[in-house]
Amino acid sequence: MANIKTVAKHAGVSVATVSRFLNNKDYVSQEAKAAIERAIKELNYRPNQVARSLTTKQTNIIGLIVPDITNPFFPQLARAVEDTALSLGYTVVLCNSDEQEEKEKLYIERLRQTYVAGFIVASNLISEQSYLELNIPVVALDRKDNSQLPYVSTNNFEAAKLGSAYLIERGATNLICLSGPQNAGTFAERAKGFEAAMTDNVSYRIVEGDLRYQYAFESTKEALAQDRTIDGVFACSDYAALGALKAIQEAGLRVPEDVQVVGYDGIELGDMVLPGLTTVAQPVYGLGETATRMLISKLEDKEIQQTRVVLEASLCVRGTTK
Amino acid sequence: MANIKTVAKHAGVSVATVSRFLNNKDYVSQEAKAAIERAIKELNYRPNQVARSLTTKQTNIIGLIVPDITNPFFPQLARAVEDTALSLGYTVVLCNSDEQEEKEKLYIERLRQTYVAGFIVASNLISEQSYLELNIPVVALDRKDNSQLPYVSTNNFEAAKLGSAYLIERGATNLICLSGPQNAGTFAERAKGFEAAMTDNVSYRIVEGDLRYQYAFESTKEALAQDRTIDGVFACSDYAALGALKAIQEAGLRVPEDVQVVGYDGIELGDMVLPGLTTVAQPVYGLGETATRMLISKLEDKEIQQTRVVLEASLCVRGTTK
DNA sequence: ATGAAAGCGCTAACAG
DNA sequence: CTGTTAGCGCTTTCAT
Repeated sequence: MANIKTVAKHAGVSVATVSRFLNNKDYVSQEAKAAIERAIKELNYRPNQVARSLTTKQTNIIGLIVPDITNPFFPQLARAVEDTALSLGYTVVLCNSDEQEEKEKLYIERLRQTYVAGFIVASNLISEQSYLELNIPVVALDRKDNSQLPYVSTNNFEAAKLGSAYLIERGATNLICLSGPQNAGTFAERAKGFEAAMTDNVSYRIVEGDLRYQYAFESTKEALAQDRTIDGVFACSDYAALGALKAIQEAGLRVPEDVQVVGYDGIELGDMVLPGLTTVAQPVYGLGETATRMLISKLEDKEIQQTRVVLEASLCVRGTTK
Repeated sequence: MANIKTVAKHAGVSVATVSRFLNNKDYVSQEAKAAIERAIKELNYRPNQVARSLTTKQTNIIGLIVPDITNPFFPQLARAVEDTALSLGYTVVLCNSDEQEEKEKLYIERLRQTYVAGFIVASNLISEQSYLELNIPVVALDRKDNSQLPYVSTNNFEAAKLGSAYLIERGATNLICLSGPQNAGTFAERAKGFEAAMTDNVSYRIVEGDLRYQYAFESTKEALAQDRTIDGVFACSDYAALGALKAIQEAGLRVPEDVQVVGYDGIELGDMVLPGLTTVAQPVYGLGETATRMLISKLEDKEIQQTRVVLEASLCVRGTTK
């Protein structure tokens, strides 16, 4: 593989000039440009990113941290991030923390050692403080709203309220809300939205816990075992909603006749099951794209610094509600 | 961040000695070792991977190439690869080619420039030849069996035959097989397995095409529109099976009473839908783990060079068959 | 067993 | 506008 030196020799200029040309810095004469361009083509030269990183202490690598890659929301998100990043000249390293703090920290350290440019964090295991201390640009994605980090998310409270209200509007009178850990994440917001939608004539309960499929399945099963009259479930994620759906159906109850279900996220999978999942749909692609653009703007010191973006989630009615 | 020089000074030795200690090369005296260890701890030193790569032209980065991250099979696979790689000191960069050759090539080139150690390829867009030409270790995963590349996969033909035979055993007499592009991938093998299972008293048809959800949904819909008597579907991927399932149910047919369905892969999702998907289950985690270990063995020039591993897929009966 | 020094490929002063 | 040169942090001869 050719290096900058051979290119310089070939073009009859110095390595500095080639470097300048490569980075669009300072002026390079037209002749020099042409000669360099030709040499590059002839030698099929590609700058060595590693050497570049060593000097600049910078890379064009973005770390994307997700809590659970098997939750279909995240692959969809990852795809949006990847797409956007790739088109802007960045590479994304997908880090699946698997809900383990250790693993997340390991990833961060490893990437740190390779001069990662910045992070997009869609996980909630580690405090903002830790990310702040990294001293590199970080954007929070679908994380809590009061973040000190720049973030992009949806209007969790309002949207969850909307979805929950719909459940009541369609006749549910005894509801549960499947929420995640309240200390972190957007789940607390969503649970609050749920609560705000509750009216005097209904009873409800908020189940806190893990929002992974298996857990949602089990806690729904349990809730149903205690109280067969539950007729409405609002799940703070679609993946959890799918777990609830399975539990309800396994209990011999019909959806939506006996129990209605509303999820949150808007994953494609919601349209693949039967009945289709009614959900509060986030603009998944937009979320990922916006976060990526935001991060890259920061990386490149662009002017526009809108550090808090809230996109609108909207109700998508399908078959799990009447 | 401390560098090797400060560590050397702190320990009262030369940088060469520190480097030797770090890499377990040559002999380093006990005293030197102890001093270096202390210095490293005190300074919280971590070797700079970028500098290391520049010298050695090596990294501990593995590229994992998948064709479609939104097919739930791949996140599960990715997780296995990631897990294994991480525990062995490697980092994996997940490359989602999105079924686009361009994107796959871009990834390869980008990673090439950063001295990627090797690739695990679970996509079928690019010829083996191209990968061979990279001159770095590559392991094919769930790709075709006659690969020149070292590979790990399941016994596609036999397992598919098993699944298809089961359909007939349970009474299906008019079947279709949803297969992928025949020129590549394991899909041809699976389709052959399907065909081999067909008996004289049944009629069948193989539908070639894209195996993505949407396509599977549409081609099943179409097939059903042409012939309502179809009573068995063998899909070469679970994701496709899900699409078929939806199409069948939307056509007002019952599963498994009117139409039985068998998939291939064994993704967790198969157990989340209702009825649960009967499928030919691959040991997904094992597949990913094996491929990763194989690649890393090659990278580290380990002795054992089993270059062709075929794991067993087995029938997992759930609700989409009688 | 250990140190000195060259060099990996590139960028960034600095000098002109 | 361009060239010279000193590093970036590490590994690796080559001596000793």
